[in-house]
Amino acid sequence: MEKPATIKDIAKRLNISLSTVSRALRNASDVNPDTKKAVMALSEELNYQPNKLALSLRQKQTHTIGVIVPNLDYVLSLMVRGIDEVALEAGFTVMVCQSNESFGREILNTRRLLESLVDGFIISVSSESKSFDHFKKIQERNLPVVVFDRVTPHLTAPSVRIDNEEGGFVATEHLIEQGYRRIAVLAGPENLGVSNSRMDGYLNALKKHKIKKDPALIVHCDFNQDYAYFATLELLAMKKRPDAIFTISDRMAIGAMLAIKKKGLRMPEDIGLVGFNNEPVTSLVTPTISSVDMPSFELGKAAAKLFIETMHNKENMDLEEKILKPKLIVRESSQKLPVKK
Amino acid sequence: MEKPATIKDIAKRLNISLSTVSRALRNASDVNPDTKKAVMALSEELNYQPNKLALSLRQKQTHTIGVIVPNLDYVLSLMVRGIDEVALEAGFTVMVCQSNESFGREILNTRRLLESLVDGFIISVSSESKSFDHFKKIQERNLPVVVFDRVTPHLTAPSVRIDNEEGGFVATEHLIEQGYRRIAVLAGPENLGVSNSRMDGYLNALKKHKIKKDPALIVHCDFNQDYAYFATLELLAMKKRPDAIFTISDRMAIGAMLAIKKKGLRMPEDIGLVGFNNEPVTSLVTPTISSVDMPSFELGKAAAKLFIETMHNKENMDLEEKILKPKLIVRESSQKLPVKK
DNA sequence: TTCCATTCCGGCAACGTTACCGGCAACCAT
DNA sequence: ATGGTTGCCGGTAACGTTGCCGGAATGGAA
Repeated sequence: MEKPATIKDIAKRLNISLSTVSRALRNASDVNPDTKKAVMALSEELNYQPNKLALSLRQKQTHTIGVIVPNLDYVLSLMVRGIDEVALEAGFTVMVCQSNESFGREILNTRRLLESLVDGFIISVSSESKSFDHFKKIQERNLPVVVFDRVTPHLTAPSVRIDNEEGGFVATEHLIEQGYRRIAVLAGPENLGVSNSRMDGYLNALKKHKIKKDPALIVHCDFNQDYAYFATLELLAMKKRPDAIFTISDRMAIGAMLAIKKKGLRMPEDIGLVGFNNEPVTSLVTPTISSVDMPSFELGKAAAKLFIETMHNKENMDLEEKILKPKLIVRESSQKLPVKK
Repeated sequence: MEKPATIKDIAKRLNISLSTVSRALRNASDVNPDTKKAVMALSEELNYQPNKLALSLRQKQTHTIGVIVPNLDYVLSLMVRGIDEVALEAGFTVMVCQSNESFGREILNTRRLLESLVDGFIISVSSESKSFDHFKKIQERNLPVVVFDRVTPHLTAPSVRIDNEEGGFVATEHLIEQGYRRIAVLAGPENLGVSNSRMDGYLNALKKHKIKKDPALIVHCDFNQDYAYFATLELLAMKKRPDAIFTISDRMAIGAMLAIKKKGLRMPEDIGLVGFNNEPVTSLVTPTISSVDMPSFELGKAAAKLFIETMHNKENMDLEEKILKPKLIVRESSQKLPVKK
């Protein structure tokens, strides 16, 4: 039971040729039912597993998808699970690489996956990436690429994401409806498309409700809790401080919350707060934080499905763009008015 | 720029043989410096990448490690990053599979990775697994296996973990020192080694401080927040309710916290609470929750290092067992006495 | 000159699999 | 009988790489 059995072993034992065994094992045609039965039986007995390496080498396909994600936080790990689910079903194996939000790492991951001869890529871009040449190299090799969640206009590929603008819009409009007027937004890095779209939604909501946009209330900072904390402290130190904050991620919302608490302000009375992603933590902190929920698992599944589609008709890919709807979850941090029945 | 260049292309262009190119590309010996230079130059120009498939097929090694984890929560995703780090450095690629705490899924993952011809496994076992035959199959194929974090005595393999007993001990002793006497423990499934070790530590602490163990205070329940919530409610409904709870995970600690709040009890005054893992959420909730910290990233790195060692001298693996130390982080939920200076 | 060692290189086989082609029966229709 | 069709099978090459072996050319020593 040392070395795994090969087709050759079966052929030798049955005194037939390699070709016949090969045919018997996959397409029944062109092979006598009896011999086929014999082959099947013996392959069962020897616990034969086709050698994937040889197969891949032969037919130039590894049935492997390279997945590159900036990290594996709550949302992304859910998405990856979604991708995994669908990919497995379709006979693909996925290789997940984390770029750790680093541009250099993303390039390295791309190269490694390319070396591993994956059949294509499903990518969520790092927040640090401003150039996308490394991804273009993939497409030069004519491999299918699907971008998800963190999409970017600089990369022309089918994509799956949520309607970030809508998300920013409903979050902001909700704050307005609750009576907040000086609404600040904590955005991510300026080159991050997701962040900008959510900000566009924010701006649209202001415009719709005829609230003048105040550049001082728009803050770009790094995508993490600490930066958000300090950025919020600065916001709160303004002469005319904001009376609400919309952050484009929950991670940042947490930072904002800590700063608000530090300043001794109350939510939602003194200041309103809405985050994005609906991570479980938002319902655990005090006060609970309103957040825009996104169907992460579904999004992952959709990305994988789109990938498989794209792969099957490489030619006429008309750059499908799938957009899922986000949903605002209202919690204590922004619920100023009594809840209507 | 369509198909990637092969050794054959180089050979043809330089009018030399495949073998010479092959030799020139890797070991300098036995090849004229000039031809070597020429080969190098051309391979650079053609952007030659050796075909990993062919290589693996030839030398029966994929340089790939199969990693199986029950999930990708905060702690495990950190560990996986640690594994990734070291593996990459050593020229390995990792394939991560989630078992979703499901026994069946774990078997499936094992089979798939085996089919992918990985060179070995780094495994953290699912909480649902009671049989380990699927892992034994790996060892029958003579592939190296390293178990990490969630180890089990039923699988003889080198392992890396933290000292769970110690963790349970310090958590419990801390509660005792704070004056708590009726300390309950929320444990995981009965077959989960990690859980049992932490419980052993709990029992040792009780014994050391001459507190009688009360079976009613030892509750096994599923490894998640909701179960912990209900289990805690039951605990709190007892005639002589516990005055402290030690949960073997933060996930469960959160559940317990919610139940305690629901009952209107205060932490740490009415009841103490200590969790395990030191997830970021513990310092975000109110009150902040004491927790046993483990060096997850380091643990992952150690696991990968051990794997590589094991792989290199397959013969005399004397079942190394690496144990890292946990560290209690005291927060509000258990700090009853004033902090000593 | 002869001999041996060294340096460099090419041919062949193999890893496990499948695609393609051709061949040999057997059968049926002409 | 002849020719064509059908059913079944085997041989060979190929995917890209490396290991092994043998051999040619060169150089130096005897």
